[in-house]
Amino acid sequence: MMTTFSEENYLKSIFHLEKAFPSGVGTNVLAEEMETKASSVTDMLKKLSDKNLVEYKKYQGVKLSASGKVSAIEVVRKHRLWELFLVEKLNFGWDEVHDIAEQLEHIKSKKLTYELDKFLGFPTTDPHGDPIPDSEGRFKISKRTLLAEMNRDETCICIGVRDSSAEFLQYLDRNGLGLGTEIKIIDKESFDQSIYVQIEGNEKYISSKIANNLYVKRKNE
Amino acid sequence: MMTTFSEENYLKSIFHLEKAFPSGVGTNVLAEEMETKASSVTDMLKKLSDKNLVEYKKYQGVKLSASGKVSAIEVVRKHRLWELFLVEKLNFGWDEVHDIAEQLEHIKSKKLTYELDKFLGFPTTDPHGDPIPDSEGRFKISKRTLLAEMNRDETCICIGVRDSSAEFLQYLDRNGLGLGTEIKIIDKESFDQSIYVQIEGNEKYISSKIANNLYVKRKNE
DNA sequence: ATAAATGTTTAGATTTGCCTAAAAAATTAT
DNA sequence: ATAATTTTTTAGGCAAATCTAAACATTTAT
Repeated sequence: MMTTFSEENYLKSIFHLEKAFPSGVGTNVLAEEMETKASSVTDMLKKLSDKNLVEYKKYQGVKLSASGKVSAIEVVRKHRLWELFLVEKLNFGWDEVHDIAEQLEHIKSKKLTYELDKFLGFPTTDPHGDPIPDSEGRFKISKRTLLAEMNRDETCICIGVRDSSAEFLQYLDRNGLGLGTEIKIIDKESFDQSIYVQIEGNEKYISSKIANNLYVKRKNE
Repeated sequence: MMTTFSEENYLKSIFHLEKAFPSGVGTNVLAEEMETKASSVTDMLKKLSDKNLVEYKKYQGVKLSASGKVSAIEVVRKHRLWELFLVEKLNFGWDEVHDIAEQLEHIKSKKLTYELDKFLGFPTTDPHGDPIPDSEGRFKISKRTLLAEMNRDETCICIGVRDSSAEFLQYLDRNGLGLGTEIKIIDKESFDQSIYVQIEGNEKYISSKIANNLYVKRKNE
């Protein structure tokens, strides 16, 4: 059965929110994420439930069904492949690709998705460090450490962002931070959780807010 | 103002039909092209007229306004760029790209269109030999000769198709015909307008129907 | 345990794009 | 010139996706 753009967007949002709400995603939370009203969400959940894409009982929150999860992952796969395409092949910055990928993720063509994947060399991560599901929907959920969790004198490498808003990404660009950047923790200020780091020779101050939105891996791990 | 997918499709159809109906495209003709009903067309024409995208007077047929033409050409540009992308970069056959390009042509991003154009080397023709408008909407309207108009002993080169249905394109594939193929007219049968041709050394019979859907240019012209 | 607050659903409208059936205008044929 | 035919428009409805306002459930606090 054919899914509409709107249905796909709901499935994708439920997919993302299920990580934080494994027992069921609430109507208000979903409304917030979808930038719509709770009543609209209820309407749509009935529709998705009728199509067996979600498990929904009144007042109980919603979960993806098996087939709903397949659809959601397919959309996420397309979104991330297109983001990578835009960055790798069309000179886009990582802060510019989200809105366009939101459109491209709804293009329906199995062959297109497969050929795009092949064209990009069957990549496993997108420009923000998020995993790209393969054609079977499989992907790595690597345990990611926040920069904020690192200790003094440790060295790590930036592998992803938790917040992928253009504002945050542009902040990172301005401060020489990107995927693969090596960061050495010089000192941590316990009062406000800010940290001093060394990035490519330069010492930088990083606020707690930033450190809590950057994923890193320990060097030599 | 933002155009919807449906509006864009109407504009594109009107654009194409204006060649055959320069004095105004009729409601029924447009309904046929759009695979919808005449009453739906009337509804949409009112909407497009309110947005000043078409010039429409009841019972008089419709024409694109200046801004409607800009929008229509933009959609055609995107359609043809995406078709070329699919063929050149993603291993699609020329018979497989239409439906996907129908989806991709509605993606809204000036930068994407420009970067795609650049990525493809600012091409001027799509996989079916149709001109690709540049970023200013300019394109060549080359006078194209039909194979059926060629005479005995003349040699020509296939430069486009009038019918770009998958069925016709697959027929051409099966018979070794593609853009750039050299065709020498051996003989013409006046009774049914069929022709005998030589294609890469092999003699082939070509029906009037085929010959009337293949654009060629005379060799050395 | 009951009241207050929060979260969720229902009821009724709206907009977009489409439909059928019927009316009106334009064209064609006699 | 008028009748028949074709084309186009209008009127009224429907489904998708949204909204506001009001009702209903559930949870939290006293």
